[in-house]
Amino acid sequence: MKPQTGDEIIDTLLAVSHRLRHRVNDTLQVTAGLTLSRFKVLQLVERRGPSRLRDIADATDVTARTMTETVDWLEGEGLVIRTAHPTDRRALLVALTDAGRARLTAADRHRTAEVGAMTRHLSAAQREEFLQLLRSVLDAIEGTAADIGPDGPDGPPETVAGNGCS
Amino acid sequence: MKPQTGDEIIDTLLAVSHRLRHRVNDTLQVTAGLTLSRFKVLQLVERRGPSRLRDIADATDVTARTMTETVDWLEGEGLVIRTAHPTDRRALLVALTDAGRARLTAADRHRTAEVGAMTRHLSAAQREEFLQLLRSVLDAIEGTAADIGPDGPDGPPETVAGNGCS
DNA sequence: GTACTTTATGAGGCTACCTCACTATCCATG
DNA sequence: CATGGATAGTGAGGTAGCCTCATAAAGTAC
Repeated sequence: MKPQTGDEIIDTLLAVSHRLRHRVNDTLQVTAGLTLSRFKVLQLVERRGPSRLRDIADATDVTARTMTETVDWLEGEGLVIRTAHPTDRRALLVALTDAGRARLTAADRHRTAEVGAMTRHLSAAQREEFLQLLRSVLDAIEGTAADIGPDGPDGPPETVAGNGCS
Repeated sequence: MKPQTGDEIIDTLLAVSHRLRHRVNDTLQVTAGLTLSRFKVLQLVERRGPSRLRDIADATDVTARTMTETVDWLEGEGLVIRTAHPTDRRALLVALTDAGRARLTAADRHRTAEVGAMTRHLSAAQREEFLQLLRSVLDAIEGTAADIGPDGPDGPPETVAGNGCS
């Protein structure tokens, strides 16, 4: 009876997100004792080399405070080290240790295999199509990011009235 | 130095998930003071009518204990009520209140508008294609759920080789 | 050299999850 | 009926991942 509750695409996308996140997290946990957030930091530092905590935070879309905690954990596990920034004494550089690199490699291999199975049933053309679509949606999300006021980003119909509660 | 660390599709999908979740959460928060988890419960109860807490938990993929908390909150806000199950005295039925229905309606309208903008740039054919792809990926995720051993579910093919570090 | 900004972090909080233990039921089956 | 094994909901307590606010130290600008 309630057909277009939300966009069906969005609902499906949310469902996929939900499962995927779970799955990736489980895989990372089992194979490397990492969570997705922590894994992402290792991945980033590997790609960029020693990085400011601040930059990692920005890149992963969290506050510096949050990144402090993630790095605390990673450092506690011996996967990264904080080193002094050569020129800016306020900053620090987060660098991978050998153990961190090994852990990342292992995690990545498993993640790729396990998770790759999810798209194995698609043809090359379909994968390409899918990737394009995902990219365009990603752009759209980033693009419309600014305004989330009570009126929506670009003036949806005046259907807004009467949400009736505090 | 950015080979296929993970599947590019998966990475993009994860990125989309991340942003989308944020966006939906923000929209729900601003327009209706709801989080995604809480919203989903309202949505479900509206679609199914008064439901056992247990069933809602299963449908949203969390434990009963977690659902108890979510329902606690919703009940505290006056959006749902717990009522006795007519035949099973262990169980309870979670039902929407008028306030809950109103809140859901408002939230849903905004959510649809705001979030629909993300796929507005796609043609009808593209949307359809996208939806099909998402569904097939969703099925694949659910299908391969069981085995997360060190070797992957069914012997990862050659795609695994050469992830390019260490 | 005074004032503004930025980097990282301590303190404290919230949401969304989980497991384990426990009660009250339900359901069989002897 | 009793009695033992599931099942429904919840109390207690914990973790991950976020946040804001306040603060110290260091850069930056005028």
